[in-house]
Amino acid sequence: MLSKDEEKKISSAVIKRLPRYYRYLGELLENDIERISSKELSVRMDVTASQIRQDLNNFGGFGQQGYGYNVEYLYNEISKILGLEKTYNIIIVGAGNLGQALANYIDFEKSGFVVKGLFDVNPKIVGISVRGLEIQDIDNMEMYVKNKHIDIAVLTLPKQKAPKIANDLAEWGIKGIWNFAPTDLQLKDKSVTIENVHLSESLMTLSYRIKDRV
Amino acid sequence: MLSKDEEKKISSAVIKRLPRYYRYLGELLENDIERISSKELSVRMDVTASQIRQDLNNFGGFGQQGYGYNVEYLYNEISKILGLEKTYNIIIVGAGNLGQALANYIDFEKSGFVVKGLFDVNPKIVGISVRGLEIQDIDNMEMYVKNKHIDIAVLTLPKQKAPKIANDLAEWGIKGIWNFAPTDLQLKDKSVTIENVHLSESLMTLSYRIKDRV
DNA sequence: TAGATTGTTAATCGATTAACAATC
DNA sequence: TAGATTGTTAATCGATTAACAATC
Repeated sequence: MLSKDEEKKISSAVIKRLPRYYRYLGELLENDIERISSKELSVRMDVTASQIRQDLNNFGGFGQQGYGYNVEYLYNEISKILGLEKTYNIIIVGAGNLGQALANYIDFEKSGFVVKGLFDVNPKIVGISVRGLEIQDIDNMEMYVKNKHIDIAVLTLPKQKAPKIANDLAEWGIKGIWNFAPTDLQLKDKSVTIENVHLSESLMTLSYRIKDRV
Repeated sequence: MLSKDEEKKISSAVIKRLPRYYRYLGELLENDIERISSKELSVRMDVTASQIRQDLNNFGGFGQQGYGYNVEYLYNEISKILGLEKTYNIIIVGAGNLGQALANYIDFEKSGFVVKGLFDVNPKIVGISVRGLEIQDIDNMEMYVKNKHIDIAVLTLPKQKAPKIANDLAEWGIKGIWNFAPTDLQLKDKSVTIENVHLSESLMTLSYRIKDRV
């Protein structure tokens, strides 16, 4: 049986805004600001106060009439909504430049994403140590994923290799894929969640907007 | 005076889909597929045929009744729309792991984005060669940007440093900023276009969707 | 209490989908 | 020509904004 919150389907537009609220609330918290109204926050974030209230009320009534929102409380609630109070075991598949850069990105760990292993096909980089972890041969990956309770795989490998490896990982029990390969993965196992980061596409939307001034 | 196409404001939802069309058309082209109907493409891309036709018709009538779209022609037209027939001079500001990874990402060059320089404040990495370019001290950046016709700056530096450097770059004549720092840049010069890549936020939306299975 | 501000309903706006006449 | 498929208008759907009663 589902609870009230769970049965309501939250639109992805709302979900994508939550991390930004979380970021702004974190900054308020750092500046020792105790409470904030939707109006005040709307000015800082350049969105409407109405949208903020609507968005938050998808998940519950976190505010108080006449007062606004307690910053720390709301921050923690959004953290829970986003699932940041949990720890996620991550592997990075494809330990080239980008894979290593992500492995070194310490901020992820603060939010509970812990890099447990790096894998690559290239024997030349197998054995290299990145942030205290040796890059492993990709042939070790199946056993590793199956034994170590890995939740998320970060795919930073060429697009040709991505589909097969993604399907393998799904079969081995991974829950989510953070995909940096420039392709849309079509998994047999539909229960695996895919989040794409298509850097080239992001850069192309930038060129669209500046092209007439270059 | 503006032409018909220029006065029509294209929604950002449409713009964001263009690079994906472009990618699929590129793949069709590689597979020597000459023509495609909106229906066929809609199946491959998992969108509606109606949306494809609506999106494309924002920019012109690229198809032919009874035939569909010529793949190569449409590919080239979208390339022009996105501004990919131009060349963009890029600098990378913050030459840490992520900055170096992006400098090495050869695919960008194929689309006309040429990395001309890398800059960092850290004297320990100044002088290191990345893809044939020496990392320069950030003090050289002003002169460099002013003289070398730099169009885009990639910001891969800590969020504390990003706002000031972004404003400086804007003053020195940059057209676009590809921002990887986890902050919303508020530039004085509103003519500079900012495209954000907030990796942490992307990862958080993934955790939202898998949290109950972890 | 009076003022402030939420939570929520209603109104508006914009984006997506459906339908079909035009036409290759 | 007949069939296919576009370009485009109209209908629908969903997301955003406005308004305000509830209430702290």
